[in-house]
Amino acid sequence: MITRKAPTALAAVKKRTGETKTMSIYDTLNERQKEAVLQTEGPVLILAGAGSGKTRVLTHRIAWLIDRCGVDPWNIMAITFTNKAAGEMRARVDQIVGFGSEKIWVSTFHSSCVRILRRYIDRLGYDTNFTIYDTDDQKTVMKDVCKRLQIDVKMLKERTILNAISSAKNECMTPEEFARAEDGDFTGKRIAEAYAEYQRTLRRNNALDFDDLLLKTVELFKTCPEVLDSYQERLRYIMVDEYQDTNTVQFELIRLLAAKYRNLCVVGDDDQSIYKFRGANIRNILDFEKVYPEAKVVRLEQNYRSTQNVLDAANEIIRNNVGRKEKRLWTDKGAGSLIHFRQFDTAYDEAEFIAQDIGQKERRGALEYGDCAVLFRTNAQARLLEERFVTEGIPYDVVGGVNFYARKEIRDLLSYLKTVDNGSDDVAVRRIINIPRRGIGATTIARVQEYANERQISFYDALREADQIASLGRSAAKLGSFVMLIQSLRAKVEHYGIAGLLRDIIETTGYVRELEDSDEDDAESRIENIDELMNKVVSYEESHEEASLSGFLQEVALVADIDNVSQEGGRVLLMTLHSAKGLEFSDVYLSGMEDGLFPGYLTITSDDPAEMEEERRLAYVGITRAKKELTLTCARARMVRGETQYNMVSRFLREIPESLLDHKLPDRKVWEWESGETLSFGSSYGDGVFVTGGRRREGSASMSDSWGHEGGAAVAGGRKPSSDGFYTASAPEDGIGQTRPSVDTRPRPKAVWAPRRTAEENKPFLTKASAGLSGLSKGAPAGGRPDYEEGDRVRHIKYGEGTVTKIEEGARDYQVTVDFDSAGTKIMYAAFAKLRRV
DNA sequence: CGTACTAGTCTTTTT
DNA sequence: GACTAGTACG
Repeated sequence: MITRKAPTALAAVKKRTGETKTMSIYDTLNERQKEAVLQTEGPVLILAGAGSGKTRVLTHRIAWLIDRCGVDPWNIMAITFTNKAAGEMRARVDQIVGFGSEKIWVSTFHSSCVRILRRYIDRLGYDTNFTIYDTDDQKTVMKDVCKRLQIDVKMLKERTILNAISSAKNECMTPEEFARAEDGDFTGKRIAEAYAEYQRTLRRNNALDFDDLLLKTVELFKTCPEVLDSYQERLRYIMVDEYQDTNTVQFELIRLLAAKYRNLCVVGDDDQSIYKFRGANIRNILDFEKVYPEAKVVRLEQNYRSTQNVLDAANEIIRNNVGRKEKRLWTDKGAGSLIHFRQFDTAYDEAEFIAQDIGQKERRGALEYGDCAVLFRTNAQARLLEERFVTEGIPYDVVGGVNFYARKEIRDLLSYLKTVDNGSDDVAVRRIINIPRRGIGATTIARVQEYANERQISFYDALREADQIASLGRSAAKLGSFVMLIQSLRAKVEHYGIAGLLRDIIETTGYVRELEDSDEDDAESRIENIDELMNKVVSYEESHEEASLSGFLQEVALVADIDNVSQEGGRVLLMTLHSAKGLEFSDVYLSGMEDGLFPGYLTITSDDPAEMEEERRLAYVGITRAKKELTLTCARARMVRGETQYNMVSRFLREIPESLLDHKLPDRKVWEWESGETLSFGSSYGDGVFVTGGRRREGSASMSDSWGHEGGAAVAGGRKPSSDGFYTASAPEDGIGQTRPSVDTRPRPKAVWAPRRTAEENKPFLTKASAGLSGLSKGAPAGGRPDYEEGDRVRHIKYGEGTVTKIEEGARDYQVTVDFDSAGTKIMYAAFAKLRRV
């Protein structure tokens, strides 16, 4: 049981005095960290602020347990959220523990559960070779369920139902419990029915979704005490990373595992809890001491990552949150640079600045691409930045967006692999049965499905009996050849391995050939993705002694995008704030720091103050990624969902003391555009947002004449077009000024003023847009070419008259160069210059 | 059965 | 604006 290992953890260190003395790795820890490492028995809560060396503490703690306490590595478990974190943990543990480290159970929640379920799930009536459904598969299943239950997906969307089911599962609720809790409410009842039917379908397909992996493990532990006991005996020392992100099922799982020995050490930072939407329950960390009254609590507040200025900014922001454990990060590194702040007219300017700034610094040697990241709130913001990075020739990688394994071509090929591996995955079989086109249509598929349902067999098994299905007629032959194809692939797997199988599939289906012949412009990148998949197969086969198709598919099912990110690529990383958690960079750019974007509308208008706190934590996470330089940027105008939004500076920026910033924040009541225009807001209305443009809906003739005349009544939120053609808000209930797509909006831009509802100020808002505003209508970004040409005489409100010498079409807007009679030559954006032809 | 066009939705964040 | 699902038509 006890394996004492050689003292690899001890390092000989040369002291300053010159004498050589044996000193342990533990001496490099600070007092607090040491405390956390040495407290090996009983429950421990480590409140680890950002950059306070928590991974170091965890790995050293593991080493200590093995080295000094004689704990068998076999009895230790370290659990994380992402494969990447698990991999890093594993590597660092290997480094300091040496012999025996491979026996430590280091893995994610999800893969831990898969590992347990592969062994024991038959006790719950599932087959141990179950398949794992991802979000896409879930939707396919739910679509079917809705059809069967005759749920109108227009009233109740699949996604909504799935979200409700996911929340229920995260709270450990069975369909029966869910149904009981939802008595009365019609929608709730329907969701409950859908939940039950969905679960039945999954079971029939021998499939589990992500949430089930956790839930079924808990269920297994509760119904089979002997199984639980065997794991309790094995996993005597449990460590959980990112504990603030655990949800109720995860909490329960850990609670069960640790119930016998109670050696549970959780590490987390309540200020970095940003996954509430995924069911994370911040109470798990806040109430840890209530659940484990004997818990030892250690606070790690010394930060080894950032400069004091960065930390001060983060501290000042986060202290506006109420529901948190008081902490204050500090460093002995010194103040460092001021935090950079810039505001731009448009999101294009912002992106351009970031790309150029990074390029310049790199050329100057002030920055390395590989140690630099640009962060944003929503994935959609990446595109603009990408464009700029391409033009500036800066190497970059975008993290996230569409997961590699969620791409169509990858899913198609994986479905083939799944079908060959195991025909019971109906979703996979049905996905590929007509890829490439085999003339098998919806009717045929429905008939086969019907046959399968009647006989309680899988879709694939029904296909094999196609000639028995009378209703099929001639189509049966097509199905027969599909089955033949799969069978022959199956027969060959043994011989040529997974890579060979994939190659064969690509060959016989002509998948790549079809792409090569297609004139779609993303065909090339799809082929690249397929090559990438092939690489992954090959490297899987190389790194696994007993590579199997099932093993590969299982591994692939639990991969997240962040898992594949390398910081060693020498490329700038573009990603969401969520993806950035756990990473650090010397230079960090936080873009889109605007009210309405970050924090987003939904948060601003929410009645639940907890949402704003979560958003603030996200800001905190973003800022604390920076080691040295932090640049915060925002734009006055940006396109969001095809509409131009005019946003004020993010309230989070205003929570940073001005003394920490290199540029003053703009006055929140006046906007000054580069053209010299100013736009002032009513005195005490706080920050707000303008939205212009809106979708052109040509079909709705009933509205087309009403705009600017009597049409106001049809506009949502009680807005009316004012005399100068702009919608101004007359106290919309929700405080949002965004034009709704359901409302007819004429092509010409209009602006809507929607103030933030402040605690102190909730009176009617301004009713008349200021004069300067009207100019915005002339060539708002969404609009077309300005109504003047090169050579035309124009008048600018500030610079007077001049001649247009150049009009350049930019990505979205027109850049106009004007020779002014008295003010000289100016280059400006058509959208904001508000030039009038004279 | 397949294609081409239209309408609607989306954008918060993801294991 | 972009993507997707749904529909009309060949």
